[in-house]
Amino acid sequence: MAPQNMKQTIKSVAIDLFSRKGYFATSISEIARGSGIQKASIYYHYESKEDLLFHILKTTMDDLIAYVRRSIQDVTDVETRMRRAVRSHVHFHLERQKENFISNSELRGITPEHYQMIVDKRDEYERIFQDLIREGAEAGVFLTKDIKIVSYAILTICTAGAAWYNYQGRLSIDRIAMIYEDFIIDGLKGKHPFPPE
Amino acid sequence: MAPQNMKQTIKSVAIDLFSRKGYFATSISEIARGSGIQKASIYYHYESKEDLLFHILKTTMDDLIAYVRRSIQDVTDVETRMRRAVRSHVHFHLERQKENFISNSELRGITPEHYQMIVDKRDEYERIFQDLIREGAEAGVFLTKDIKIVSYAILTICTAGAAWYNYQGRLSIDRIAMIYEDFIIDGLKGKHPFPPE
DNA sequence: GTCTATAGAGTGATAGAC
DNA sequence: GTCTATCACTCTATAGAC
Repeated sequence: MAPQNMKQTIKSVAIDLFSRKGYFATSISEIARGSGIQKASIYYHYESKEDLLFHILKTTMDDLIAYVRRSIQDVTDVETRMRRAVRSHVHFHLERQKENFISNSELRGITPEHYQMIVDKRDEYERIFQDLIREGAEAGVFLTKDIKIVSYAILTICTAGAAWYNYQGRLSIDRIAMIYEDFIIDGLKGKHPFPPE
Repeated sequence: MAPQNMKQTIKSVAIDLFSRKGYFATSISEIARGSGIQKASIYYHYESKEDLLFHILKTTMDDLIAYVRRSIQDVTDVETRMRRAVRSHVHFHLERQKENFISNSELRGITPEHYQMIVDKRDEYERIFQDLIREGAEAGVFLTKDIKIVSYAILTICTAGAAWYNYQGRLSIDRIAMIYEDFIIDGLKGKHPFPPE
């Protein structure tokens, strides 16, 4: 284990423990044991336990935003852009399930300043989908009443769905992403506005 | 505060703290402070912190199962039974949001024996919906490929949806439940089997 | 049924040697 | 960059008075 990689090793051990046991139930000693070093050595790489959690949350959000942005950047047709966005959201959540689970459950462990930074990133992420919905509605391709509610619906349905589909383990990631693509687009184009009157 | 109610007081203070801060981040001292007693007095009412968490999880699951069962017991038509089940699921999750949040996030805090008991109850609950799906499919009213996947989809979509709908706070509980009823029934009766081939 | 006092263990974090 | 040793603190839980 080369010195340059220890920071990464600690992070991935922490991701595993935080996702399995939770942030508060995981001790620095356990992370050290899993990384093959003494607990004092953790503090050479990270300022504190909270700092380690924040780094995990921050890089996960940054990677998610970059991943979804990249997937739609060269596409102009709004339906295709939404399909790509949904597909990459589902892919990311299935491929990096542990980090995403932590991102959705351990926000209470960070300082108010760090919390605000993560919430800002989450808002930025949601805006990608809200812009797509607005774009599609203005072009007359999508039918929707409330852009915020629809964006929350899309994201939570995809996130939750990604979890239980994977749990069943019968379908490939591509297959799952495709099912959601069709499901969301059907909903957005269907003759019932959402939410209904 | 009468003696007979202290056990309940402690429980509801714990529900509030566990849902806001998480189980491991909440200390017995905080629960005592919120209940207006000293921390040692908690142990007269509950054996341990874990015992308190388990009581919360157990009563929530028992109440949920009884509530949904009661809502369908006098109805024979399978579509109406499913509508009633979805409606009561959404109602329960919105009316007792804190307890349900704990039930979905703090299962890692209990002992293996207690964990098994809760999981058994959750399986029992899911079976209510799986039986309804099977019943409807056999009667030719619903179209479905995989009963387990469909039941997970219904329950997670309703649970997640209940959370963000309430967060928006623009719609009444009845309105939300109705929207989900229609949404689920449309999905179950629609011409596309789920999951698609 | 609630109190004060404390045991006993573990925690996050730091100091300083190597 | 990692170590040993330890500080200062908090935690869950118990003992025993009232």
